[in-house]
Amino acid sequence: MRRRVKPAGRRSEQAAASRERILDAAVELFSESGYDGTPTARIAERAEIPKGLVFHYFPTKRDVLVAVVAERSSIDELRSLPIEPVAGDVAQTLLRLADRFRNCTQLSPALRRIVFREASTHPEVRRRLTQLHAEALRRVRRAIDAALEGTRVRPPSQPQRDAAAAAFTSALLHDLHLHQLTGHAIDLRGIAALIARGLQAPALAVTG
Amino acid sequence: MRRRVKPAGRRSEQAAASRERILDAAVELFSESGYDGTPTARIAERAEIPKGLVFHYFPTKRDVLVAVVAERSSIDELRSLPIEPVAGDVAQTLLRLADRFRNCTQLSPALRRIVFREASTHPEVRRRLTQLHAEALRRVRRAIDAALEGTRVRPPSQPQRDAAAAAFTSALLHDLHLHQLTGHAIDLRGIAALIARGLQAPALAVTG
Amino acid sequence: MRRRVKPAGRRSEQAAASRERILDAAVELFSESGYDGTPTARIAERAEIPKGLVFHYFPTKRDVLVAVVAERSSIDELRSLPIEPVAGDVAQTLLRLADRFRNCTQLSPALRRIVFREASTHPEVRRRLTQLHAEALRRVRRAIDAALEGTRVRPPSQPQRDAAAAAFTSALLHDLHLHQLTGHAIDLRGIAALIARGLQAPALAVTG
Amino acid sequence: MRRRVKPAGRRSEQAAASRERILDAAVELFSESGYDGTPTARIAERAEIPKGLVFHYFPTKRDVLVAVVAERSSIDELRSLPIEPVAGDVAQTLLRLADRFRNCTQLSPALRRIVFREASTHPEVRRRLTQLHAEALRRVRRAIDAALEGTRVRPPSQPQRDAAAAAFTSALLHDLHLHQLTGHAIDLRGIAALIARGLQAPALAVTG
DNA sequence: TATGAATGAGGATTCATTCAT
DNA sequence: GATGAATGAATCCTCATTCAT
Repeated sequence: MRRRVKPAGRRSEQAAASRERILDAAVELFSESGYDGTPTARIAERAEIPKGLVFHYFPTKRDVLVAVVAERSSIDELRSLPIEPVAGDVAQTLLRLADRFRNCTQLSPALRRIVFREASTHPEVRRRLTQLHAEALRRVRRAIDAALEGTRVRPPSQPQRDAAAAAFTSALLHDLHLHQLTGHAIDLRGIAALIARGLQAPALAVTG
Repeated sequence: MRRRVKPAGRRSEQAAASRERILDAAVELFSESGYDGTPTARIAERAEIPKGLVFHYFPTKRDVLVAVVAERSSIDELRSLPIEPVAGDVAQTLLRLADRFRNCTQLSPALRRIVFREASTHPEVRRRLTQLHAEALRRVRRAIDAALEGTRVRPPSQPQRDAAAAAFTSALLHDLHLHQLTGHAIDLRGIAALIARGLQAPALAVTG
Repeated sequence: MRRRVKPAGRRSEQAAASRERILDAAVELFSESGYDGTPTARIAERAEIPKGLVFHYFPTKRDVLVAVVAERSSIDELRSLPIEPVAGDVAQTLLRLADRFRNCTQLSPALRRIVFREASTHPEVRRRLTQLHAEALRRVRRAIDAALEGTRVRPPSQPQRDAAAAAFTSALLHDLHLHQLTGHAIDLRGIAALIARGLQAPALAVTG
Repeated sequence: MRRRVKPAGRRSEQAAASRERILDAAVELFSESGYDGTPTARIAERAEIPKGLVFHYFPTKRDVLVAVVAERSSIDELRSLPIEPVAGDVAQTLLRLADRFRNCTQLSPALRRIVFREASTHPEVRRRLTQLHAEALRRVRRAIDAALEGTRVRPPSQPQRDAAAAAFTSALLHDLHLHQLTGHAIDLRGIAALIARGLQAPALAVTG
C-alpha cells in the first residue's frame, strides 16, 4: 500500500495514499471498537496523518464508514468469484466455493465484523449486507446447479435447490461471522455432505 | 429486596419498578441505536425517571448493558424449552422447536439485536451469545435424537447428526437474526425437510 | 468508642454513637482525601450507617467539617497542657513541652492534616488554626519563662524571649505538620539547645 | 514544537498563549479555592478561552495541577538564589537570604498556598514540596557557612550548624506559609539574631 | 493541500441534599 | 429517628467539526 508502482505526481500520490491510510485505519478501528466507539482522532493517529486531514477526504465521520463499506467490501469481487464445479459432486463444489469466500479480500474478518455490526444502525451498511447476502445466496445456488449440470443426477426441484442453497449460505455466513464471535467452529464439510445427500434423496412429505 | 415478607410500601414498590423501567427502556433503545448510540439521559427519559436514578441502580452505563443481557436474555428459558418430538419425523420436530425459539420471551427481537451487535465489542455479551448458541445447538441435537428415538429409522452416525444440528442451528439463528437485518426470510421448512432427507440418505463419500 | 460505660437510654446511646462514628469516619477520610475529595456517602459507608443519617446530625456537609474541627481539635487540651519546667534548663523544658504536644489526642496526625489543609479554604478552620498557633506560642513562651523563673540566670529581654518562642514554635509545628508531608524529620533537640544558648548569650547588634 | 525556526504565525502564537493563560488562571483559582474546589470550566472562563481548550492542552484536570507545580514552582530559581554573605554576621546573612526567598517569582504566595495545600493529597505536589524544603534547607546551611567563612569566628560543630539551619528554615517557611493562613507575622529578624547568638555561644550540655 | 488549535454541544458520572415511609 | 430511593445541578471529559494559516 505504501510502495505504489503507479507513476503519479507526488502530490496526488500522497493524497491518494492518505485517503487509503485513513480507510485502512478505519477498518481496523471500526472492527475493534465499533463505529461509535472510534473517535476520528484515533483514526488519524492510527493512519499517522494529522487530525484535520480526515475531514478533507471525508466531510463527516459517517462518510468514512460509508466509504469503508463501499470500497472495502465491494461485492464485485464476490460477483466474480469463479465457480469451479466438480461434476456430480455438490458437496465438493460447495466446499470449493466456501474456500473462495474465505479468501475473499473484500470480506476480511474485520470487514465482516463491521458490516454485520453496523448493519443494525446504518441503513447504508444494512443495504450492503443485504447485497452480500443475496450475492452469496446466488452463487451458492449457481454452484449447486453447476455441480449437477450435465450429469446423470436427477436435478432437484426448484424449491429443494433453493432450500439447499439457503441452508449452505446460512452455514457459510455462520462460519464467516458467528465463528469469530462465539469461537464455535462449524463443520462445513459435514454440512455440505448432508445437504448433498438431502438433495439427492427422495422427497419426504412434510405436513405441518 | 424482592422477596420481602412485609408488604412493600409504595416507595420500595416504585424502587423495584424504577429498576425494571430502566432495563425496559435500555432494551428498546440499545436495540434501536446501539449501546454507544444511546445516551443514559435518553434511557432515563424513556423510563420516565430522573437522570441520576440510572446511576443509583447501575454504577456505570456498561452495568446497564450487562444487566440487560444477564436478566433479559436468560438462557434458563432456552434450557427449559420443551422438545416435542414427532416420532420419526425429524423435519417436523425441528420446525416445532424453531417455533418455540421464536416465541421465547427472553429472545425478543430487540434482545437478539443487542446481543448479536454488542457481542463484537463487549466480552460479557459475547459470552452470553456463545452460551445461547451452544444451548441452541444442544437442543437442536436433542430434538433430532428425540425424533428418531424408538423408531425403526436407522440412526445417523454421530458426526452426521452433529452436522445436521449445526446446519439447522445456523439456519435458525439466521432466521432469528439476519432476517431482521436483511429482510430476507429463510425457508426453514424447506431446510428442515432437506436436512431430514440428508440424515436418512446413504452416505456419500466426500473426498477433499 | 463502641463500649460506652455511660448508662444512657439505648436510643440516645445509639444516637450519640452514630454521631461519633460519623465524626470518626470524617476525620479519617478528610485527612486522607481532603474535604472536597470526600463524598458524604463515603463518610456514611465508613461509619457503617445509612447515607441519610449523616444529614440528621449535620444539616450540611460543611457542618461535618465544622464539628470535626470544633470537637476533635479542641484547644482546651492544649490550653491545659502542663508545663513541667526544668529549672534553669530552657532546652530541656522545651523538649518536654514538645513531647506533650506530640501526644495530644486532639492533635492527632489526621486532625493536623485536616486543619492545615482546609485552613486555606474554610474560614472556620483557619480560625482554629490561628487559635492553635497562638496557644502553642503562648505555652512555649510560658515554658521559657518557667524554666528561667527563680534561677540566677539573667532573664532575656521581652523581644528576645518572644523570638525564642516563635523560633521553637515554628520548629514544633514543622515537626508536627511538615514532617508528615515531606518525610524530613527535624532535630528538635538540637534546635532547643541552640535556642537556649541564644537566649543566654550576650546580645549581638543587628543592623539592618 | 516550541523551537521552530519559522516565525510562528498568529495561530501558534495564540496557542502558546492559551496554554499559559490556562496555567495563570489555574494558579489563581487553585490558590483561592483549592484544586478540588475549582471547576475546569471556571479555569477556562478566567483564562477567557473555551472550555474544551483546557483539555486540548491538558488531558486531565490533574495534569493542569501537575503542570502548574512543575512549571510555576520550579526549584531552579531557588537553586540559583545568590547567597550574599555579610562576613561574620550570620543573622544579617540569613535575613538577606530570606528576602531573596520572599521575592522569588516561583514561590509566589499563590503557588505556596497550592503546594502546601495539595501536597497532602497529590504525590507529585508532595514531591515538589519536599524538594523545595530540601533546597531551602541547603541554601540556609550554605548561607551560614558563607557568613562564617574566612572570619575569626570559631565555626560551629556540624550538628550545631545543621540545627541552626533547620531552625531558620522552619521559621522561614512559617513566614512564607503559615503567616498567610494565621495572619500571625513572625519576627524573622529576632529569630535570626537568636540563632546567630546561639551559634557562637559556648555549648550547653543537654541531658535528656 | 495540510495542520493543529479552537469550539461548544453533549455525555457519563458524581454528589449534596430531600423526602416518603 | 432511621432509611435508602429520588433528584437534578454540577463536573470532568469527549469529540465531531471548523478554520486560520
